[in-house]
Amino acid sequence: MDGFYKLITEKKSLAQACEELSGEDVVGFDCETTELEPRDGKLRLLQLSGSKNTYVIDLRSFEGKKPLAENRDLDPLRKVLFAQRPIKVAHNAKFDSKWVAHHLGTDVGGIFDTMLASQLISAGERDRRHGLADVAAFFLGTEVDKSEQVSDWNAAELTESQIRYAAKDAAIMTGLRNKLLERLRVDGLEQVAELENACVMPIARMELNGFYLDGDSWLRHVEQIKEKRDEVASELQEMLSSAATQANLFGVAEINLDSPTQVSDALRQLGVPIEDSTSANQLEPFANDFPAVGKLLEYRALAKALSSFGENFLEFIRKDTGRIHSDFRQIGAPTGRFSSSNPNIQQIPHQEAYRRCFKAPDGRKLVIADYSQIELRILAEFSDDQSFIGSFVSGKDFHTATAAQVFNVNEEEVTPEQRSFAKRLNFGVVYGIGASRFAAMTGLTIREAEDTLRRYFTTYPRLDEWLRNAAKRAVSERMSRTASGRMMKFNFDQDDRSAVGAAGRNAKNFPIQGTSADILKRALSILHESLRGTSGIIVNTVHDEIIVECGEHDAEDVLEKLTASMESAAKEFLKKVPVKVDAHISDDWSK
DNA sequence: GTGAAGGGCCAC
DNA sequence: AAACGTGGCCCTTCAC
Repeated sequence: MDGFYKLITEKKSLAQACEELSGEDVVGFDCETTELEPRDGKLRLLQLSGSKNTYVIDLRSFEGKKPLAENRDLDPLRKVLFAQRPIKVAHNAKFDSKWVAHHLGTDVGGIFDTMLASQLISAGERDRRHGLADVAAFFLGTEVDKSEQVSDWNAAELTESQIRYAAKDAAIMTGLRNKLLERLRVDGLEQVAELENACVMPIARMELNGFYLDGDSWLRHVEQIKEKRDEVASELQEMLSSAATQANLFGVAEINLDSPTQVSDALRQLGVPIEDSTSANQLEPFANDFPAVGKLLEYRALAKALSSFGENFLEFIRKDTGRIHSDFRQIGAPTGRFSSSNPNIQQIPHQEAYRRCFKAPDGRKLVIADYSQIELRILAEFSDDQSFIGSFVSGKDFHTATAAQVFNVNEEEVTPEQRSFAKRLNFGVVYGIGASRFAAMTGLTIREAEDTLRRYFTTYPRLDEWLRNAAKRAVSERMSRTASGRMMKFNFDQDDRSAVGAAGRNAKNFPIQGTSADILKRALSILHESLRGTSGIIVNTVHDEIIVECGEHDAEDVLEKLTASMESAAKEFLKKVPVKVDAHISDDWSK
């Protein structure tokens, strides 16, 4: 096995290798780096493995006065990487693509990501792992030794073992892809795999780009919240401890306001009839009768604001870019939605005070676009309910149009209360809401809530039918799909009624939420190509929203391209229901 | 001291 | 009788 690879350290053999590789259909692709963040370290090795040879390129020997990105000797390599062919097979290709993008200055074209393929095949099974070693063991039945992964890739002379490890990782990729392709084909997952693979580079770039955050504005806001929090905390402390002292001979005990157990004890002393939980929706009904409850809710909101979105948030701003570079997991949820962490940029509070701190730097603009009611449009498409679809075609305001139909009045006669009911119904159905929950949410009695739900589903009979069917199929087929073919398996105990119920609600929601994710991902990959040649860079995406930063001079052009990308992506999946994208140019994220 | 579990709450 | 879907983060509590 020794010497199965070729180590490349100079221009001429690199050119020859790339010449050979450019004739391949598929190559394995991997990188070894000295750090995890491209801006923090060096890209040491880049491995490409074709049908004839496995090449290990030592980029240290191409370093000079100029950065690697400007070294023309690497042009042949850039060409192979950028091209759609050969296909580059990598595990967690986002990682390698970020390093190549940052250090070599090129996108990677024609990506096949074995990690994403494995995630698609496992279809939401939570206990499956998707590291390279796990995936290779599962699909190839071979052991992969990862012990050199964390070795010193900075050393002047790499050991034979290190280079062999690097070569091996790339060399197994094409065989692994073959196994995965077979399973993707059998499971009907080829289209969604293509969609995911095309999204890797846009996301890699988005993470490198980062989202500009004005730290000073953020800090000023945090200071205000702090003052309020301290004020509210002492008031609340007073209210709660006056009750505690009566029961406590040893004097006033400070209550830990962040401890649900201590807080619920204190509230009980005050006579608040708490049941099992002190969560906001449980406490809300008592806020009028017990001032301490209202005060507690006020305190919680401020405390949450300071813990999750306080000073510590500023530590995520990179000193060298002034920007936030969150991690995005491309298949963060089984539905195909992204998840985001360090920090989670998808859960920034909606209040203007926070959102306005996310800005375009001087001389630039943000172009912000989101889909209007995308999940309800998807439900309309799936159910083919003509009245429901009609609300999108005719109505100026969707919830008003729904209210008019459900309560059988003209749109002009719809009361604010009716519209509010309609809105909550529309959102609720997507999650498989039941009467009791709807009652709790609206203050209706169970009977009234049942009536209202019945009314809604009588207005939209096909919608009701589709949702019931979705739940039924989850039980019989134990599987559900989105429009792109993305799959979710259901595993539950047939005799456990609540588990069957949960699976049913899941089956109602999965195709809707998942198709929405399909559409967004298509939009991102179309957009990424469409923005070439403009000043636009994608800086964030939140489920049905995409944010692009660009120069003032071509903001209008970018807005047009963003809108067009999102619309055409949605139209690939929605044939009967119109698509609506709202887009605008702004200086910050608040507007 | 560390880490898992659970409560609570932010987003869509 | 009932639990309305998908995430991540912070804090407390409790076990090792």
